[in-house]
Amino acid sequence: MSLERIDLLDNIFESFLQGSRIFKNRDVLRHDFIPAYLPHREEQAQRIGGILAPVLRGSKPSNIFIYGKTGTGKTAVVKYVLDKLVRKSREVHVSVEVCYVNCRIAGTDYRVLSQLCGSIGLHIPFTGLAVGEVFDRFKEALESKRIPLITVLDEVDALIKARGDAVLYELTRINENLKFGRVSILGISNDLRFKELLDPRVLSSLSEEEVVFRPYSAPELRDILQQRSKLAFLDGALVGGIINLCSALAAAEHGDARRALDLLRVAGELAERDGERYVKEEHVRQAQEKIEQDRVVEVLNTLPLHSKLVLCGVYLMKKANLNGSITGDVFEVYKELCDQLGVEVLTQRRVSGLINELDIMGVITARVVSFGRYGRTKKVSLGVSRSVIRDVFIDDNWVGRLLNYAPKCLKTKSS
DNA sequence: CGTCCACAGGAATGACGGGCGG
DNA sequence: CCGCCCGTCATTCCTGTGGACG
Repeated sequence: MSLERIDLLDNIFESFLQGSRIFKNRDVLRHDFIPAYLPHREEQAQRIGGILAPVLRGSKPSNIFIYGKTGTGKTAVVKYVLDKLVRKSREVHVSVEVCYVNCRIAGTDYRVLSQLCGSIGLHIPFTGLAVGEVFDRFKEALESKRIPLITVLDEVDALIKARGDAVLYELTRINENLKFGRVSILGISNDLRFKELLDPRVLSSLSEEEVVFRPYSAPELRDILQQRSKLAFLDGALVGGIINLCSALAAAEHGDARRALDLLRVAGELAERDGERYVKEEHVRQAQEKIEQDRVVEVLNTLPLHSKLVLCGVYLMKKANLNGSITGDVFEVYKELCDQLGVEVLTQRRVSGLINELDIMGVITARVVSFGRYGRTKKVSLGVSRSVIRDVFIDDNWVGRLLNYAPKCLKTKSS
């Protein structure tokens, strides 16, 4: 792992060639860019550094558990510290291996393990082996290499929620079976309630040390943006107030630095597109909308057919002034839509699951309500504007033609 | 205060396409 | 090429439940 070093001069030339009047180097605003200094995270960096330091003298550092919401700098700080650690270890000729895995992106136990194996130079086939087998190979390789390994499991909560804590359990126990290898685990979680899902044994082992990342406050975000904008924008392209606005907007949204940086970058891009010399407030407002819209469009486009049909059902119900419909009704409409397309109908259980997935993606809102005597169900309503859905679905070969369909089952009732 | 609706949502299981070792 | 295991998506069966109604 290494910090991304970007050739600043090269970027200036590049921007000049492209005639940008706004950006010096927009890559600095990307959230995977790690600056040389992380404002307002000195404390966390020092703590993590301090906990990991013993590895330089050959002993196993404690496992660390790190929490904090998205965009609070967890990943950046960890990468930053590990980068320094690796450099130092080379300096003093101590071997340390570091492996960073994003569990949400890896997705499964198997792929997490295979990445861990890869980091110690052990090639594991993409698929085809039993998880236990991979684990044995991993242990064997660790034993023979005798190098301490620091594993970072980013977004580990996503893995546990989807797969259970079996892998984590095995990993925490791994040192007991090894004579020479030493493995430290650094778990990063976005979800504060995540601890409750863990086996107490795993929890106590994993959180020998805990580090909490609080959300950034508006002034802190401002400092971050200030620092980056010096590298990212040409002089004079940012008038005062823009940074304040971006940090205020992002602070309102859980103090998410990622969001703040996105806002600033997109606002800059919009200003650039307008041929302006500097970013205006309205660009930031537009950026706010554009980010959200792009996200939704992306989500809608990649939805599988049946999810689209369910969503289309909710869309039609809203169109018929039946917003806040319940699971059973959505299912009825969905069945009709399947019928129209000659597609097989999924079970209500499955559709209920799809509704939850759509809810998590933020395209609809579904919350459980109880009508007492008249049952307990989910109230479902559209979470995005109808026009966005229409714009995306109209081009869809399957769903497009359903946008004007009037479901029969809606005619018999009214809201 | 118990009943009972209309589901929620967990668990077990299966079908399927894909990839690997042998 | 076979047999095995993978992950994904779905079905089936199931137990659980908030609260208005009686």
